[in-house]
Amino acid sequence: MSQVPEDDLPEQLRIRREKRAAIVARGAEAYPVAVPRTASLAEIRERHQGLDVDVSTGVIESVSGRVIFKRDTGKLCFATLREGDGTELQAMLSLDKVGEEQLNLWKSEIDLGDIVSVTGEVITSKRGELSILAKSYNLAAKSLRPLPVEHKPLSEETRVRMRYVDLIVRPEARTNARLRPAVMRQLRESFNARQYIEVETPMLQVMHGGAAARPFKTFSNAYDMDLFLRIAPELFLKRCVVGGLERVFEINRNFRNEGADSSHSPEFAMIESYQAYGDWNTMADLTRGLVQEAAMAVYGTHQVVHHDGTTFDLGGTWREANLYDLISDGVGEKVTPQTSLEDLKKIAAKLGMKVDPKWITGKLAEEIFEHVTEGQLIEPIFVRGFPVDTSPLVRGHREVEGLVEKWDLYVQGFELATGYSELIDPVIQRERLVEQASLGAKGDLEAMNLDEDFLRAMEYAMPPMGGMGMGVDRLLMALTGLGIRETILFPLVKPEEN
RNA sequence: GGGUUGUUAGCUCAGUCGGUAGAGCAAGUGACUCUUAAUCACUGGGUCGGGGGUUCGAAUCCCUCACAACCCA
Repeated sequence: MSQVPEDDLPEQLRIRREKRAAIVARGAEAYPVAVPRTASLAEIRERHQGLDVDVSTGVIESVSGRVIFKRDTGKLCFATLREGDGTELQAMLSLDKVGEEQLNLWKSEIDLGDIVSVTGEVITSKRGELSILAKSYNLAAKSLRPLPVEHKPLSEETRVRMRYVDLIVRPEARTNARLRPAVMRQLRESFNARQYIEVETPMLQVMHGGAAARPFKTFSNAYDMDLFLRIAPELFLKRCVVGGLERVFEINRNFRNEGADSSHSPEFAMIESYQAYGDWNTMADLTRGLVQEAAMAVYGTHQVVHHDGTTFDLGGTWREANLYDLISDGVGEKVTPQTSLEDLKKIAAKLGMKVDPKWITGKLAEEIFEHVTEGQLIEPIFVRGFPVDTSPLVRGHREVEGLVEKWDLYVQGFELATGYSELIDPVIQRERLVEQASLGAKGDLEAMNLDEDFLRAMEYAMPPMGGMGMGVDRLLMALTGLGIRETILFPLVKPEEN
């Protein structure tokens, strides 16, 4: 932030700076180290419920909060204080309780947005409003900037750029900020109840892997080498299972150097978990359990109510469908894993799709799937059986040639989670990764690397297992109906020009 | 990457055909001992996102850059 000369400041900022200076000049503190506080506003409300009109309780308390409304009348002033979770309490300052000097200072020095401490008796006003009738007050922190209008919504951009202000003025912002940790807490409890162990694996990786995505690259001065921000923790979690951590999960950030839109953020929180002796079906049950338990924890029901008021049913067992059946239905002709690349290209052309010549057969099939189901798949559905050539870490389907045991969970039209029966044969795994490396050499920027240490770990024998991954931000989206940038407190925004 | 729309007071937004910049809230001064988005009176506040062009004259038309939202890939 550049330094603006004092007299170039907008009027309202200049006036507040002058008030701060005046407070300091008369020997008071604009930013004291502590202020009196005996109870939160919520505690005062809790302890003094159901009082009649115009009651004096005789109870003296000190409370603090941000001034969000201020109504100065001649000898009796009112202010509404708000604390972090949105709880509000009225403060009253009267001439006969605080004296003329303090009342005048309150009127002249305290502005909307300031944080104050008020000490006095808990009463109800003649209109019945629970209030603190001040004996004294202290400024806790002077706000040098005016609050935005309380009754008009902030523009979307300002909400994201100044989330701290958004949190002060918008109830939904406060709710959303608290919803996320509540979901995280439940996720960990759900895993814990199933005897899963939480581990933390590297975010700075020598070699990125575990997903098809372009990474962020960085450099370590100490090690004098390139490093990557991880795109997935998969290969490290599987190493854990080799070592006997039979049920593991990790909830942490992944980074993908790709486009950002209403459901993609360059950094996003991801749950991944692996269960020895499980398979894709085990992981589907686990995933449904995690989602439903999260819904129950935050809403007390599986019928979640979105921010726009619509309800969405996450309950029951969810529909399942085969990927190639959905493709066949969507394009109106039979498509199988054996359908050739050429035939798929004809279908894509008929659909008016733009085809990247680098796409391999399975990739094109998946693109056609996304094209024909665009905007559908609203109710939760497990889409099962993906092509082998795009899923190098997944075990071959036990019944259908050319497929792997992988499902994608779709909710509200977007992909919420994915689950596998994991490939555990190190010889086949090496073949698949060699194939990926050759795709990479041909210019596929999303292709996976040959991770020799991962293959060595597999050669020590990895037990049969299932694995799953779910985006935490997307889980929040499914629970709230919000866009991804509303589920993240501080999504990336380009700096404003000065 | 392509297209569309937007950027005006602290905030949210108007601004007609190109002719001296508007509102509500917020702010300043004064009045008011029961207000609840208090009320009443008066007052101040603008590089109209940045740069360039057309014109006697540009918030408005054109070009360009930045940022944002939405749609498409």
